[in-house]
Amino acid sequence: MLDPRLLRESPDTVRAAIAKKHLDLDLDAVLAIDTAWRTQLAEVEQLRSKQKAANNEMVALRKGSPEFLAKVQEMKAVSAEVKAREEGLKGLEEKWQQAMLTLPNIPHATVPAGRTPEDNQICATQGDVAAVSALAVPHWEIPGFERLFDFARGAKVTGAGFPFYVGDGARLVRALVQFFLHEGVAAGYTEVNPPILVNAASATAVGQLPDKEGMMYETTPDHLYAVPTAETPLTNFFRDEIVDEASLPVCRCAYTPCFRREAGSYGKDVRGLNRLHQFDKVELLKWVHPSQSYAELEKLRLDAERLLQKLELPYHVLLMCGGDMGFAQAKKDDLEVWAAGPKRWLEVSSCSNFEAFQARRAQIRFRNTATGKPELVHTLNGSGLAVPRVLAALLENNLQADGRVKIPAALVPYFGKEYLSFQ
RNA sequence: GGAGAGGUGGCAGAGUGGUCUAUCGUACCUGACUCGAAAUCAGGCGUGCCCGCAAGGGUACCGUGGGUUCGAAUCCCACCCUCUCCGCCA
Repeated sequence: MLDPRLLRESPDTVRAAIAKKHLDLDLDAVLAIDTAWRTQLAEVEQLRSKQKAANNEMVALRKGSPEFLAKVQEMKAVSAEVKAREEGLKGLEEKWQQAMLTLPNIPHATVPAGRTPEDNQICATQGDVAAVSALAVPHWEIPGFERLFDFARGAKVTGAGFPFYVGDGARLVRALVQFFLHEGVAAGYTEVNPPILVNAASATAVGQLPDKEGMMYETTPDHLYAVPTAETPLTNFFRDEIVDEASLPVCRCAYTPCFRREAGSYGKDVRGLNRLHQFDKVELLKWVHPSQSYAELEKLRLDAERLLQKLELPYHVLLMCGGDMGFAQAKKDDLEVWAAGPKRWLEVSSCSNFEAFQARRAQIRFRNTATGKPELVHTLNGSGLAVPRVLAALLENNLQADGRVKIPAALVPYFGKEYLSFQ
């Protein structure tokens, strides 16, 4: 959520943000709702003030005296009016809330203009894409693939997009998760193992509810939600709290399975391990002092990049343009790994600075020791990394002539051997 | 799952219909005393929202949401959470 004061004092800033993100929304309507709400609020508060004053007078009167009874009669009318107007105020407040939630975060000045993925800026490319492409095929076409990644049985047991990982497949998933967590801890993130079901309040605080995209699985009868990312429980860790300024930045990493319904995305890149309903991911998350958030974003992205470097996978970094960066982010860098089989780039990490946008909605603050007042923290997060797409890239880029897959040196201690076998 | 107890500010803990603008304590901040500190004394000390250039004013918040009433921390209803005991369970 945006700062309502920004909307009132500098509506043109908000207008420019809406344009840069290529959103279609009527800011004047939002401004009108804001004015109406504030007017109504002032009226109700004035009436309540009247009630309070009368109450103090009545305390001094003898109960049951004519003056007292007259006052009761008088206040009955005021009470009825307060009740009626409060109803209207409540309606306006809900409209105000909803209107405010439609306003996107303001993109940072360094975010390039643009509408589509083609307008994203390629900042850096690491590794030799041509070198790995020679004998590569899409990973789902590698002989023996379905022995290690059993989609058919997953579909029988659960549904499409819920594969079984078997033998070296399962072993590689475990190795990657372990590797990512160890590297995260080494980079200064505290490891957390969070709940993977969250309540509606948590899902709402990070903007996943109301469920516009059909993203989450909901459980019955308790109405808990399977997390689409560890960001959900992790960000909520400090919800409605005031953290110590001296403790910032707080850096944490967490492994969770992630559950996504992906309603409406059928037919788009669904082959193999590219898009699953359940997958494993290690998430990196930071709560930082507002003055440090862009420096911390750089560090966060470098922490994620280092993982790809150690895995010797070619990748590039994209600075997302205004139209492609998402609603809540102020700045977003994507890491895409080279998939040698289909010869395309796969997103394996999105490193984002939300500034105070998430923190305002989740009410995560720190006490500014200089002013003594609470202020919103800035929140950042990024994958470090998503397992299946990294796994797919490893299979395709490292496939040997004998049908085995060479495990990168950094991963061998976790995997326990130098080659993965489809036998 | 069953029975009982409870949820009040950073912590602790009073308040059972009307000066509650929430007592007292503690922690914390400032000042006095002191060479300095401790102890002691004096003062200050929650969060959100609205109005205001500001000083300041107003209003809300006692687990959450409803209700009763001229008036609710206090009474009624529903829900959530915590603790104790019993049952079940890896």
